[in-house]
Amino acid sequence: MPREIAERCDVIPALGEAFREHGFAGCSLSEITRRTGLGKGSLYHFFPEGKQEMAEAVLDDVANWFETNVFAILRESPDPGHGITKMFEEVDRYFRSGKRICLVGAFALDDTRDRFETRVNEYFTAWTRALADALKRNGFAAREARETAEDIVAGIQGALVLARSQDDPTVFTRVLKRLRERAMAGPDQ
Amino acid sequence: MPREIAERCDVIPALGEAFREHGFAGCSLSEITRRTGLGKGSLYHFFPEGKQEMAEAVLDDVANWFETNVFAILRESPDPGHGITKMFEEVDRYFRSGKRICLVGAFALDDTRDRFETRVNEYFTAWTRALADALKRNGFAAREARETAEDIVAGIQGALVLARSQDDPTVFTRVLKRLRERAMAGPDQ
DNA sequence: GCATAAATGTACCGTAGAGTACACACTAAA
DNA sequence: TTTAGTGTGTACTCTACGGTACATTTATGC
Repeated sequence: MPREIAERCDVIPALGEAFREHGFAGCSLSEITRRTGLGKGSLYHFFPEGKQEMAEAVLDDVANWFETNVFAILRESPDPGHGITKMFEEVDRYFRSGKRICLVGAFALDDTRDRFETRVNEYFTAWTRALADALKRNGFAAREARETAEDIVAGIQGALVLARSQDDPTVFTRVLKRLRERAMAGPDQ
Repeated sequence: MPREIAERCDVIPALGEAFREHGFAGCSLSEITRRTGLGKGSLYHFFPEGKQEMAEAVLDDVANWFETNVFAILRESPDPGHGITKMFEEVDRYFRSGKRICLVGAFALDDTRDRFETRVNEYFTAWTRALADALKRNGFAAREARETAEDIVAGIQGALVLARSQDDPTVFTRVLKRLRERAMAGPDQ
């Protein structure tokens, strides 16, 4: 095996941050080599399909993280209120209280979406479904639960846009807090 | 003057759609010549600073449109409720009921933001300020008005992300409807 | 130690990128 | 009818891009 004990999964966080910062189109291979510390040789060894495969790996990693740390808990926690609270905590942590953007959301906006269609689609579908499920088990009617879940996921994404546009992460924190209150207030608020 | 009576302002809509579709980094000059029907000669005649200046012109055009059709009405309409209703109508129209993304929001997410920092910042500042003002005049307390305005602008942006990620414009329509109801319900809801 | 396979660095390829130079076309006013 | 200025097309530069080829290095199981 090699000198630098690099493994494929080791570089995925760095890849993610590179794509976050520059977008898919704007993220050049030279930037990627810089950020990961890996030369083209290693990169194409781990990701034979190049940039496309790198981004797919990052998206899969993101999906996996959310599935484990957010969606599964929303779905399976015996106390749905606890699952919802946990979701807001984890989301706040993941997006660094508004200092980090959502890669999937960013990819969704331009034609990058077409390259990763199913992944982008499934990420948001899974999120809204899992949240709606938890809200329903927490007392919301089916329809209200679906609507509220949609509002909350949209609100989180929009808060990230707003926070970054203003270069003010506190916007995210504020919006997130109010979304949480709405989710926990119960169906009749 | 020239054979084709093209004017600078004529190409701005086409430029906007090109940037929307590909993002700033992903939008090549050859794509721009294709979409506008103008050769490099004409483009650099109208926009000597190149792509940067083209995008600035588009952002200025967007800002101008919103100032005229949304912000001014929010601020100046004698009936603030009418201003708010009008905002939701115009926003729905502008974003083609969810089939079109927000260019400013898209630029905000990656490092494109840095190129257009003040423009991006001011767009959202102006929007939230004007909306908060209308909400306040419509009966919301100052603090509630500010918070609700933030939630609504974020909600709109997030709804655009969600709609495009799902390739389902109706998500946007649904979220927008609920945001409008919240805005019009009054401060005690 | 030696074979094997996993990593790695370097040099290279063709292409497409943004931007420039400039001659030409056209129009309108003098 | 000249002239001046505004568009426009073409050809060009130079750079950076994504990707490939391949020889070389390294670690480990044998």
